[in-house]
Amino acid sequence: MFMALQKNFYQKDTVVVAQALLGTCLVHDSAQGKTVGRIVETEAYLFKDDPACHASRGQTQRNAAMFGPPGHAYIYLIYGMHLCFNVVTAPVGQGEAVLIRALAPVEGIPLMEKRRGTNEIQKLCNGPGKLMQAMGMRLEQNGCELFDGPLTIWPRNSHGGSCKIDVVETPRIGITAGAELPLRFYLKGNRYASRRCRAGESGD
DNA sequence: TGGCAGATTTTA
DNA sequence: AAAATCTGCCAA
Repeated sequence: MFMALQKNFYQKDTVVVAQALLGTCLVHDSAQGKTVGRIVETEAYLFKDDPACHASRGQTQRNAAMFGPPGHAYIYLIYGMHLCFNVVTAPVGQGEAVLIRALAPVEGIPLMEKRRGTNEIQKLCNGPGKLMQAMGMRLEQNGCELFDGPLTIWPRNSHGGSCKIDVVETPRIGITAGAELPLRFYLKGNRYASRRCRAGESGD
């Protein structure tokens, strides 16, 4: 009945994709088992006029996947110890991507708990580094495609979800350069955003 | 070639 | 508040 999101889903404006990804499900079939998480928080990183974007200082071995075809993964190591997962959006040569910042656990929760070393469901995937650990994703998956294979993204109404969502737009967080740009998006009312939302836009 | 800041998380 | 510790950039 459902099928994974295909290439054309990612061939739109990066900000549009960042919002369109909210409510969709990230699925990872690993050797240890299957885990599924609903995307509840994203950030857009743009090629032009965005000093916080890794592509802003040109292509390197580390960020090369960001310059690759849309619908592929850009995974990198941050602070020497944590992984971050991005969905590449712009055409080849134009380094843009959407950072997945938080998931609501949907399936394979016992496996997530084992990988994360905690049984507190709110702390399994409420941060870009945490969700990588919970989902069991690895740096070796950098550059892999998301249409087919062990790592895929499924429509909002898959896995018991709803097509209807409510998006909140805020400045990005955890960065200094370009911090004022309103390129962070999260699902209103979700309990799994990576940080407590400001008064008036509470995630509760 | 060395120092430092970074799209983070955890513990004191 | 500070550590863990990889990558890339910029200054000597």
